[in-house]
Amino acid sequence: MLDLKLMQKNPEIVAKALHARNSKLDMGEFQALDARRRDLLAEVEALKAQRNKASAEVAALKRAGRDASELLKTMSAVSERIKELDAQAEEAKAAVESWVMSVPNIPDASVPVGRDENENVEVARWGTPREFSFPPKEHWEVGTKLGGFDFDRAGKLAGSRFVVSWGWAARFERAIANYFMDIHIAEHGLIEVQPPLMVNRRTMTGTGQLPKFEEDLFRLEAWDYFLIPTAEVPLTNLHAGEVIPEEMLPLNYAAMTPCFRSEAGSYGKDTKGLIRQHQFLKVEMVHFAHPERSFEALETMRAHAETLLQRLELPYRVVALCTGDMGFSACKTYDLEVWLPGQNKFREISSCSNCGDFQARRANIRFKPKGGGKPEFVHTLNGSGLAVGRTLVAIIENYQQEDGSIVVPKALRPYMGGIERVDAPARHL
RNA sequence: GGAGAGGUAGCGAAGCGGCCGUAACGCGCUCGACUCGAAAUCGAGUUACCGGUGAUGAGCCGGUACGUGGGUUCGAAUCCCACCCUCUCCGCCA
Repeated sequence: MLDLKLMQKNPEIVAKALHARNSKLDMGEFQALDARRRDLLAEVEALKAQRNKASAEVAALKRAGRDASELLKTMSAVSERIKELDAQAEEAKAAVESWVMSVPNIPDASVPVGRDENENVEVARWGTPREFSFPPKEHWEVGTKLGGFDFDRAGKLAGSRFVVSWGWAARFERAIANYFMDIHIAEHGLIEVQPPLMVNRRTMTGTGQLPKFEEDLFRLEAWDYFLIPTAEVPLTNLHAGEVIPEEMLPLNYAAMTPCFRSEAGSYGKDTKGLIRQHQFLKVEMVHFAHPERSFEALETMRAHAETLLQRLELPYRVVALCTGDMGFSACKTYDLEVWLPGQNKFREISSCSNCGDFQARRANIRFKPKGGGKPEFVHTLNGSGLAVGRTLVAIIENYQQEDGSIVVPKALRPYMGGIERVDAPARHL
């Protein structure tokens, strides 16, 4: 959510940002809604002032033992009118609010201006893609042949965009997740969290998934709970409504959770394999920063994510998302894209964003300055470190051998019982 | 699922139709006095948000907020209804 004052006093700044993001929202619409809200408020507040004054008079008359029935009669009518106007004012306020809630964050000045993902800017590249002496296969082919993935049975159990992984594949995923978490905790100093995987509407609104993107979420109808699409949601909302002492900043969390996404609107995209699933494991980092240090923190977070790919020796590149491709809540985002030889392209494996005070304002997350003074909004950041399923995809495609086996990256061997290679099918029907 | 208790400022807690919401009282926090310094003590200050007017400041004027939403009333923290959350006991359960 943007600052209401900013939208009122500097509509041109917001209009410019909306344009850069390809938004269809029109600031004129906001100004009309806001003007109506203020007019109604002024009117009803004047009446309420009158009522308050009269109430005091009634009390005084009664105490003096005198008759107040004349005043009561006129005030009854005023109260009636207040009730009507209050309802209208409430409606006008809700209209402004829902408009404001659908406005995306303003991109930072350093973000490249562009229409879509084709105008993202590559800012770094690491590693050299391996030379293959055979045509590299896609991960689902290698993985299924080795008996690790079963898309047919997943279809039976649930439907499309699910997978059953078993044997080495299931263990691989667990190894990757544990490896990442151990590094975050021991080396990056993050605090491990196991949050609820279902959250309420308010929580989804705090981080910006609602009200605009409900169709992307799985919702439990009987409970009005939502399955989290990323641990960013519960972690960022951990401190919703709180005032954090400045000494406590920055706060640094990491969680390894399943994530659930409806993938509505992606029909026909990535229909094969693990790339786009309804359910996937992801390690997420969330950082609460002092406003002056959030952009430094974004670089640190990006480095935390990069180190994981480097240790697994997976080639990747870093792109700065352009204004048209950035997520709703972000003011600056880096994507890490890992090299997939089977698909012969880079695919997103991490997204690290600084959300500035956008989420903090929605979720009301503030800090108390050291020297005293009013609480201010913190800045929130989130980044994948990393998407576990896609990491497995990258390992399979990069480490596949001509005979169909997969070499286990050195760093992961201690987490895989010391084995150096996956070459035998999992034992199952 | 059953029974009970509770939700008021940063925390604890009083109030139970108008004299109590810049909200008693206590703690905390800020400033000051005392002190070589500290503790103790004493004194003063300390809610947020919205609208109007200022300069997106200060100040002033008005409004709102006692878990949330409704209702009764000229007037609700206080009375009525529904819901949410927390705690205790019982039942069930990994």
